[in-house]
Formats: sequence, structure tokens, C-alpha cells
Amino acid sequence: MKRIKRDNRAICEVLCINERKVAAAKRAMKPYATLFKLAATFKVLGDPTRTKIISALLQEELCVCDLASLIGLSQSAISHQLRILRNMNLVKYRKEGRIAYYSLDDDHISAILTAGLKHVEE
Amino acid sequence: MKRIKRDNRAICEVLCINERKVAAAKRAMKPYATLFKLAATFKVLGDPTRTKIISALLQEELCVCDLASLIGLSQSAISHQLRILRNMNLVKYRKEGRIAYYSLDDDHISAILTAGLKHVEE
DNA sequence: TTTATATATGAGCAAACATTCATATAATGG
DNA sequence: CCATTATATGAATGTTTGCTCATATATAAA
Repeated sequence: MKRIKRDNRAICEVLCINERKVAAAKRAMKPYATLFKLAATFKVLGDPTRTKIISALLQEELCVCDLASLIGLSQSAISHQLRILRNMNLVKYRKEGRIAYYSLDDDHISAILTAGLKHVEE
Repeated sequence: MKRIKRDNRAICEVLCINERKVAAAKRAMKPYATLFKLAATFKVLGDPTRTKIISALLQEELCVCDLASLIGLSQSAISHQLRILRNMNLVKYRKEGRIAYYSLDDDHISAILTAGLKHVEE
């Protein structure tokens, strides 16, 4: 777009934008705070290691060491990722002695995965 | 975990891992290639700007300029993000003269958003 | 053809991030 | 108590990424 020094959006705003459609879309959209949290959730799901962790936990709870072995990464790496998943309320854990058993936090998680898989596998 | 120079996973593999559970989880998991694509899709959805774009397009198709105005970013920034969404088959567009009208590529997309929102809004 | 405009894109930069290494914490056994 | 081990975490690092700036492409109008 040809640029104008002071305000490079001026032209576009005047000539191209459909104010009615923009206003209608804005009204229908969820609040930005909600969309920000939604993006944060997808971002956390958007790393292959974390996707593998979630996918593994769809079956049954597993300890950190099991996950590390299953996924083929160090215990440290898995533990760091589990904290990120925990902070976003995607997984929870119970302690049994020294062992921490992780599982999915609620059943929305598997619904998200399932919806995502439908798009990917189509 | 106490570390052993040559192979820091040796101890953990022998003493802690539940081989049966790990093998069962591995069998039940989707192939890594699928999980990788799934992660890539979530990653693309995991940026606030792109989440806003998708959310806006849930209502009706919009041109680049409308999206830039609605979201409050430059045309360039929106265009870059649209390409990323396009590459992941999340949006498509039709050209009408100079104007490119973007819309969601299929209706799995809104299903993913809805599932994500259920987790976020709970 | 020349000018205007809607969109696309390459380069560059600052910020975010996933892993590793080293170490700390917590729980069990001797 | 001391040694062991499952997990957690801080620091460092190489990579990725989202935006801006500048420019290119495409379409329409004059």
C-alpha cells in the first residue's frame, strides 16, 4: 500500500473499510481478554512435546519418568513442559510418595484435541 | 534426578518406568506425524492477533483492511498473519477486484474455537 | 500509459521459547 | 543421620516469531 508519512492507515481507513461490517464483527466478538486467554491455551497446546504429553494422558495417568521415556526427552524437559501445562490448567497431578502422577485436568481438553484432529485428519 | 555421566536416563528407565503403561499409551497415541500437524495447527491459533482474526471471521468474511482496522494493527502485520493462517488451511479468500475477502476455510475451525472457549470460560 | 490503492512479502530486530545443564527439594530406605 | 531417587527449577543458549519498514505486485481509474 502506498505509504503516507504521517499516518499510513489514513487512506485505507477512508476508502476501503466497511465501517458497518467492522462494527458488527466487533460487537459479535468475544472480549479481547477472553480471546487472549484462548490464544494462550492454544499456544500451550501448540508445541509438539506438549501435544504428545496431552495425547499420552488421554489414555491414563502417567508419572514424569514414564512420560520422559515415552516421548524420548529428558526428565527435566518434560518437567518444565508439565509446569506450563499445569499453569494453564490443562493437567493436574497427584503425589504418591516421590512419584507424581499426571492426568488431564478436565474433559474439555480431549474435546479440543478431538476438534483439532478433525481439521488435521480431513 | 541423580545424573550419571554416560546416560542420564539409565537409572530412571530401570527403576521408575512402568513399561506396560508406557507401551499401552504409545499404542493408543496418534502417530507423531499427526500430533506434529496438530501442534502446528494449535500453534497458529495460539497467537492473540490470529485468534482475533479467526474470531472476527466467525461472523462474516472481511477484507484485509477491515481486519486491520478492527484489530488495530497495520495492514502489513495482518497480511503476514493471514498468510500463516492460509498456509495452515485455516482461512481462505476470494478476490474481488483489488480486494481480498477472507473467510474461514471449513467449519472444524469454529468447533476448535468453541471447544477452547469452553475450557477458558469455565 | 500513468497514477492510485489493496494486498503481499523480504529484511531486520527485539522478545519469547524449548531444551540442556546443574542444582535444589522432597520422600524413601538403610 | 546419610544415601538414594523422583521431581522441580534457575540460568544459559540457540532458535523461533511477531511486528515494522520498505518495497513489490496486481487491479482499477484517469
